Amino acid sequence: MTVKAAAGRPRRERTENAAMRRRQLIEATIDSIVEHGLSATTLATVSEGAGLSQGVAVFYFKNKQTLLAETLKYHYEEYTEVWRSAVAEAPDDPVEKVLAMVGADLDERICNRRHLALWNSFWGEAKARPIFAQICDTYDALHGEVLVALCEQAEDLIADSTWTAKSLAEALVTLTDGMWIRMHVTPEAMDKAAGRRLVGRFLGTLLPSRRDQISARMGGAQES
Amino acid sequence: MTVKAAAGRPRRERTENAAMRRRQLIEATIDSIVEHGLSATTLATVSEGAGLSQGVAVFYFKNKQTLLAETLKYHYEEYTEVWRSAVAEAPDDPVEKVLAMVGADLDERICNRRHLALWNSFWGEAKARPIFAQICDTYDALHGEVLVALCEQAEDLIADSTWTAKSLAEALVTLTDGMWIRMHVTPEAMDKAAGRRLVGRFLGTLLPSRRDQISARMGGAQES
Amino acid sequence: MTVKAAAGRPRRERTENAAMRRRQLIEATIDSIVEHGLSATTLATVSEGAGLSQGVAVFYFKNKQTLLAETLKYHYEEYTEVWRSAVAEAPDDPVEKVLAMVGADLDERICNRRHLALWNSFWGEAKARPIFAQICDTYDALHGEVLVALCEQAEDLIADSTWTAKSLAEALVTLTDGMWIRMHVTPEAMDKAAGRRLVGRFLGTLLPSRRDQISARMGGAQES
Amino acid sequence: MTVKAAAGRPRRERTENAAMRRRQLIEATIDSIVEHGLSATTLATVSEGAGLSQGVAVFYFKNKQTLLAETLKYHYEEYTEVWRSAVAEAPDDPVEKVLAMVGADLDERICNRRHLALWNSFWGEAKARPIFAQICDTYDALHGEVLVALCEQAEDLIADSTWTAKSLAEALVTLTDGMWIRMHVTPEAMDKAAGRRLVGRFLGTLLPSRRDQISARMGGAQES
DNA sequence: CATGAATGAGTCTTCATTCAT
DNA sequence: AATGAATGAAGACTCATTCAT
Repeated sequence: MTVKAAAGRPRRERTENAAMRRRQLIEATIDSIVEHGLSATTLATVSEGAGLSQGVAVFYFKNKQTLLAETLKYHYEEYTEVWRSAVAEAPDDPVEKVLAMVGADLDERICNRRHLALWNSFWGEAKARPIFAQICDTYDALHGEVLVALCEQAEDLIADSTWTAKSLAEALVTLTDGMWIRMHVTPEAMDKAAGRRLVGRFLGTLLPSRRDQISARMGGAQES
Repeated sequence: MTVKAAAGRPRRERTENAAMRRRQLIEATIDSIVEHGLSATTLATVSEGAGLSQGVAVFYFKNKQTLLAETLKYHYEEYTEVWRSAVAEAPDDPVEKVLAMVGADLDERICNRRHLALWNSFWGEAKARPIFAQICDTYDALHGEVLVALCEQAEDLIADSTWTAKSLAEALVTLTDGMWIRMHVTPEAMDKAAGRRLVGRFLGTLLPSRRDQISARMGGAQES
Repeated sequence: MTVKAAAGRPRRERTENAAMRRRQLIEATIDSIVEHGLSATTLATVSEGAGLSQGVAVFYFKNKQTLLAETLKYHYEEYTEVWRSAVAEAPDDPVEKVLAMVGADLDERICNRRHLALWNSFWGEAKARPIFAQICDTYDALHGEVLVALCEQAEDLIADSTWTAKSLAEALVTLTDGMWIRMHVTPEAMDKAAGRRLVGRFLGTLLPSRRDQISARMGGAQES
Repeated sequence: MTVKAAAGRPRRERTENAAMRRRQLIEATIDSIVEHGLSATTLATVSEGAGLSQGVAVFYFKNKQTLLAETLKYHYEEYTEVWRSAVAEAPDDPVEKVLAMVGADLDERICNRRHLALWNSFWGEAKARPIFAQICDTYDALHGEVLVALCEQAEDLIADSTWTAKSLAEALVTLTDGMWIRMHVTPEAMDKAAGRRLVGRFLGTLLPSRRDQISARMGGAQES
C-alpha cells in the first residue's frame, strides 16, 4: 500500500549494503592472505578482520571457496581497469601504447606489496584448484590478446627480425611476471623503480632510436 | 628383544637407512604437492604415498613444517648442483659460462612439470612462512652472486652502456622466474623450447656479434 | 507510518490473515518433512516452501519446536475429523460403525503418501520429544475410547469368546498402524486396496456370517 | 627378521581390538538414539557415551552416516539371528514353525524398549535417507521370503479360502509392525504379553482346531 | 506485518601430533 | 625402527533465533 511511497529506496539501500559488505569481506580476505598466507586464511581470520561474525561470510558468499574466487576476480578487475585506462590515456603512438601497457604492471596501484602477495598466493594454488586457474586464464588471455595486438602495430619494436609481435608480447609478460615474483620474494633485491629500469633497458636495447623516449617513460639507466 | 642381536650393526648401515627413508619421504612429499597442491598435502597423503605408516614422517622429521622445509632444501640442492656443474663444464669463455648458467634453468632436470609445480607452491607460501623464505633467500643469494660474477667477466655482454653486470644478472634471473611461472601456469603458451628461444633472443639482441653462438646454445629464432 | 490508515481494519480480518499464514506455514512444513524428512526440515526449507521470509515462521509460531508441534496437531485434527464424520455417516448398525471407523484409516484423505510420511517421521521422534508424544497420546486416547465403545456395541464381533471389546479394538488399531508403516516403508508390498482387503479378511474371519457385508465395505478377498 | 617370533599375535590382537571398539561405538550410538533420539544423536553424544574422543568414531567409521548405517545393520543382524534360530529350534511342524517365527518378534531379546526405540527412529528417517531404506529392505525381504515359505507349508492355516500364504504372511508382519509401534509409542496400552495374546487370538481365530496349541505358545486369552 | 541481515552456538570433519607397543 | 590407535584443537559450514527497519 505505502510501498510506492518507500519504493526504490529500501531496495537500493539493501543492494548497496550488500555490495558494501561483500567489498568489506573481500578486503578482509586480502588482508588475511597478505598477512597470514592463503593456507592460513580461514573464515575466522577473515570475519575477525572484517569485524563481523563468521556467519556473514557464508551468508554473502555461500562458501569459503567462493569467497576466495571472488577475491581473486576482484583483484583481477582492479588490474584490468588499470591497464585498460593506461592504454586509453597513452599518446596515440603504437610504441607509447605498448609502453603504457607494460608500465601499468608497474603502476603503484598494482605493483604494491599487497597485490603482489595476493597474486603470488593464488598462483601457488592455481594448479590445485581449477576455479582459480580458470579465473587467471580468463583475465590473462584478455590481457595477452590486447598486448599482442599493440605489439603488432608497434612495427618499430619488431623491425629486428629476431622478434615477432607474439614473441615480444610473451617476453614482456614473462618479464613482468618475473619482476612481480622477485619484488615479492626478494623485495630488497628489486623494487618498483628497478623494475621500470629493467623493462626500460630491455625495450631500449630493442629500439635504440627511441631510447630517450623509453627512458622518459620507464625511468633512466641510473644506478640499479 | 632382538635389539641385542642387531646391536652390532654398524652405525653406517643405520645412517644409510635413515637417509634412504628421509629421501623416500621427501620424494613422497614432492609427489603429493605436485598432485594435490601444498595446502592439500597432509602427513597422511605423504606417508601413504611413501607406503609407510603415519608415524614415520614425524619420526624422521619431527614436524610437518620441518618435512616441508627439508623438501624445499632438497629441491634447491638439486637445482644448485645442476647449475654448478653446468658452469664447470662450460667452455672456458665468459659468455659461454653465462649462457651455461642461464641454460641450466632450462635443463630438463630442473625445468620440468614436477619441479615447477613444487617451486610455485613454495613461493606462494614463502612470505607467510619465514622458514621457507629464508631457505629461498639463502640459495638464491648464492646463485645471484655467482651469476653477477660471471656477468662481470663477460664484458662483451655489458659493453652496451645500458647494462651493468648486476642489472644484467637481475634481468636474466627475472626472465627465468617469469618463464618458470608461465611454463607452470600456462604450459600451452610456453614450453621449454620457447623459453630457450626467448632467452636466446634476449641475449642475441644484447650481443648481435655473438648471435650465432647464442643461437647454437639456446635454440634458434624460429617461430614461437 | 500507515498504521493509522489501517487502524480501523476489523480485528476479524487480521485474525483471518493470521490463520491463513499459519496454515500456509504448516502446509509448507508438511511439504518439507515429506520431501526432506524431519531431520532435514529447517526454518529455511519451510519459509522458502511457503514463499515467505525466514522471520515469519518465528513470528507466528515463536519456535521451530512449536511449529512442528502445531503441524502434528493440525494433522491429527484432520484425521480426527475424518473418522468422526465417517462414524456419524455410517448406517445405524454397530458393526457398520466399527467398519466405518476402521475404514476411515484407509480413507484417501488420510491414507496417502503425504500423511503417512508425516506420521512416520513424527513417530520416530516422539519418544525423544515429550511434546510430540503428548499430542499423539491425547488424540490416540480419544480415538481408542471411541473404538472400544463401538466394539462393545458390536456384540456379534466379540461373540467369539476369544475377543473382548478392548482387545479387538487394540487389534484393529494395531493392524492399522502396521499397515500405515508398511504402506510407507514398502509401498510396493502394500497399497491401500491391499490394506482394505487385509482388514476385510481379518474381520471376515472373525464374523463369517457377515462376510459379504464386510467385503462390500472393505473390498473383496481378491488376489493380494 | 624377528617378525616370525611375534607372528599372528599382534595382528589378531589388533583386529580384535578394532572389532571391540566398533562394537563399543555402536552400542554407544544405540544408547544415544534411545536416550536422545536420532536427530539429537551427534558424534559428541556417541563418543562421550563410549568414553572416547570424537576422532575415534571417525577413525573407525569414517562418517557419522556410516556409523549410523552400521548401527542399523548391527541391529538387524541381531534380529535375524533371533528369528532364524527360533525357526530352527521349533518342532518339526509347519504351524509350529510359523508360530516360532512370529513369536521371535516378541522375544525378549528383540522386543524390548531399546530395540523398539532404535527401530522406530530409523524407520522415521528411512524415507529421507536411502542408505537406511536399503538396509531395511534387504533384511525385511529375507524375513518376508522365509515367512511366506513357511506359511505355504502350514496348509492348515490357509485352508480357509480367505487367506493365501502371501496375504497371511503380510498380515502377520503387519501385525508385528503395528505391535512394535504401539509398544513403543504407548507402552502402557500394550506390553509384550498383550502382544503375544493378540497374535495368539488372531491365529486361534484362523485355526480353531489348534487353538490350544497356539495358546500354549503365545499365551492364553487372559485378561488383556 | 513482514523482511532478511546478523549472530553464535553447535555439528561434522580433518589432521598434526602423541604414545604405547 | 616402525606402527597405527588415539587425541584434541581447529576448520568449514548449518541453522535457530534475534532484531533493526
